Amino acid sequence: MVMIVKQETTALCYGFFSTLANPTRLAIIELLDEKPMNVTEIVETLGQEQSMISHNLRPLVRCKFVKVQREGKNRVYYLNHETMDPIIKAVEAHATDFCANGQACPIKKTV
Amino acid sequence: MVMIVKQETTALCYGFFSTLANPTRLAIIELLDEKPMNVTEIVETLGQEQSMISHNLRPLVRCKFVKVQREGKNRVYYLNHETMDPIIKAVEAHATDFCANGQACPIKKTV
DNA sequence: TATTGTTATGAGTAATATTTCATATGAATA
DNA sequence: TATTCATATGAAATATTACTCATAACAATA
Repeated sequence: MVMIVKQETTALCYGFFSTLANPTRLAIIELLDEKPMNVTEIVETLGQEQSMISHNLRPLVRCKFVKVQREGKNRVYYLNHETMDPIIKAVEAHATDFCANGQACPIKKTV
Repeated sequence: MVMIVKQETTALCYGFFSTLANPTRLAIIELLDEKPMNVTEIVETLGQEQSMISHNLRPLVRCKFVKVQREGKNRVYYLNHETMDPIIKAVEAHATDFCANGQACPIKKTV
C-alpha cells in the first residue's frame, strides 16, 4: 500500500477546512443536517440574501459536502452525511474534552 | 443527558475550522504530527519567518490543537493527537471517497 | 412564447485575515 | 548584570474572502 505523499495533506486539508470556515456555510450545513432543502427554503430559514446563499452553496457542492438534485424549477440540496457526521462528532468531542465548559473554540475576530 | 443547543454547533465549528483553514498552520500541524518541535526547528524546517510562525502558533494553542512545554529557553510545541488524528483521518476518508483520484478538495483562490 | 418563479453568476466594495518589520520579553550563561 | 539565544507581540501593509447589487439563466406554465 503506497502512502500518499505527506505534503499533500496540507493542500488537501486547506481546501477542506477553508470551505467549512464560514458561518453562513456552517449554518447551511446545520440546516441540511436536519433535512434536504431547496434554495428558497434555506434563504427563508436563514433570513439571508438569496445570492449570498447561492454563492455559499457553490463551494459546499464543489467540496462534496453537499449534493444537489433538481426537482422541477427547484434545486434540492442535501448533506453528505457520510463525510459531515464524523467531522461534526470530532469537533464536538474536542470541545467536550478540551474547551472549557463545552465552549466553542475561541473565535479570533470581533463578532 | 441534556443536548447542547443546536445553533451553538455553528459557532463552535467556526472557531475550529477557521483555525485550521490556513496553509502555514496546517504545515505546522503536519510537522508536529511527526514529533514535537521548538519554534526555531519549525522555522528552519518550514523556511518561514520566526514571527510568522509564532503568530500562527498562537491560534493553534488557543484552540488546543497544539500544546506547549517550556524547556529552558525553548518552547516545545506538540500536537494534540487525540483531536487531530480523527480529524485528519476524516479528511482523508472524504478525499478517498468523494474527490477524484484522491485529489484535494478544490481550492478556491489562484495558487 | 411571454411570464413568473427559482437559482446562479459577475463585478465592485466591504470586511477579515495574514504577513512583515520592528521591537519587546524571558531565560540562560559568560 | 551584560550579552546572547529563543520566542512573542503590536501595528501597519497586503492579501484574501465575503457580501451586495444587478442581472442572467433556466424551467414550468399560462
